[in-house]
Amino acid sequence: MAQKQTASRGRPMAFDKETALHSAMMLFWEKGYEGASLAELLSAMGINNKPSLYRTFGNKQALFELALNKYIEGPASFINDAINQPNIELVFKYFFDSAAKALTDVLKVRGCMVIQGALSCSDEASEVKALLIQKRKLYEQAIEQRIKRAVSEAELKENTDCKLLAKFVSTLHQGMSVQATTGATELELKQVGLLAVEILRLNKNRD
Amino acid sequence: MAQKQTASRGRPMAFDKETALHSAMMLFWEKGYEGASLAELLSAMGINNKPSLYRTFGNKQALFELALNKYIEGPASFINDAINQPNIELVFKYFFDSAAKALTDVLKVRGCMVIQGALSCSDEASEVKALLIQKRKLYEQAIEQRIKRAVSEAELKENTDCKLLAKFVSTLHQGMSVQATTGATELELKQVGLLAVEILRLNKNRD
DNA sequence: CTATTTTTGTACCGGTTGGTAATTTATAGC
DNA sequence: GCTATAAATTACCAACCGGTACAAAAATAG
Repeated sequence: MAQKQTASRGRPMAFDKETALHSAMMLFWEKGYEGASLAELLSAMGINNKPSLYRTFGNKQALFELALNKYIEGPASFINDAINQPNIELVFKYFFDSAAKALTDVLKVRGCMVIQGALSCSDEASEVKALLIQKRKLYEQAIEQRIKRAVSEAELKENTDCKLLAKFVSTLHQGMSVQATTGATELELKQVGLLAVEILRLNKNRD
Repeated sequence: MAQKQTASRGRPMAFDKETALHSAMMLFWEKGYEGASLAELLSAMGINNKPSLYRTFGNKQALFELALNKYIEGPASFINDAINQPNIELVFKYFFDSAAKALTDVLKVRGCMVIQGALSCSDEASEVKALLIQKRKLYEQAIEQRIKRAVSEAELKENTDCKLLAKFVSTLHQGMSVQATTGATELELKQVGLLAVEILRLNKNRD
């Protein structure tokens, strides 16, 4: 019982959908939306022909969006973990530390897909560019909400500019992504993050 | 005397070289190295045919490098102005303020060409990518030298980690460039910069 | 075995990419 | 005028771009 329900009729697929999507994510992550060509994607995904890709994933943009969601739920999931830390100092420390580690992981790709996937691009990529802008705004808002919570829990001063603090944090994170591409090490980025945490302390309530 | 020495024989050029280069800079700045096509460049530069462009500027990569130097000497020259400020607090304030203004100038392009010109790209653009990485390292080193000077002038504590402080400043600046693309305002970026200047104060000697 | 279903492989589409050979046109020197 | 020079113009190149029409192949259902 509960056997492979998708053992439907027709010819079986010659590749694993999730594995292929993972490979697409890695290539988009490395080269961006426009920098990764369909030919390269096919090769990386282990698919021998374009129609298979189009049937399974739609078109290049749809594939990118699927890969992007996979990226957010995978390599970028540390952001949610950070937000769920019990106090605001841990939130910041966890955030910058995990970012530094993720952005410089030698087994993966340097930099962040949400930040660099379509920053400067041709007009054809404007929709993807807009999508990534939206994602960046979303996670900045999530950080802002977490900071607001810290104020309401009297961890931070009542007059804390939560929006500004969230923008500061996400700005530094986005800079760290560029630095990772430039060649910065995990240690360097962690130290930069620690420096930023000092800023937070200035907004703390006295114990 | 001292007339137009370049009034040489042959047919006169139908466009002004410097004006055309400026237009190329603006387009590369907006769309990056790969995002700007030759056809778009020609149109923006007011040149009707490709051979004219190739004879005057070499090829696409050579044109980009010329445009990049023009960008560094033009829109990015505020970095040198910042470094030449008389004391370190002014250096930082001037740097972030001018960056915030330059990155969000409505008359120009959002974001920084050196940062976003070829961040994620195809293999064909790897040389350009490497060139931009080098430029980013250069201006970070220049900031580091300025901070070292401030230490030697007893403005900052003797044990100040100058390399780290320089990386912190350039990281935030690079993040500000991404934020500008995302839609951040000049005011928001200036406030983020002011927040960062607090870090500097922690390294200051007592008066 | 046949019919149906689904994915595969092949071959192709129009358009664009960066780049160039060959020719025409416009100037200056004489 | 003629010649030399240098730029403009036109036409073209092979390679690649994202995307698709069509038919062969491989599975299941009966």
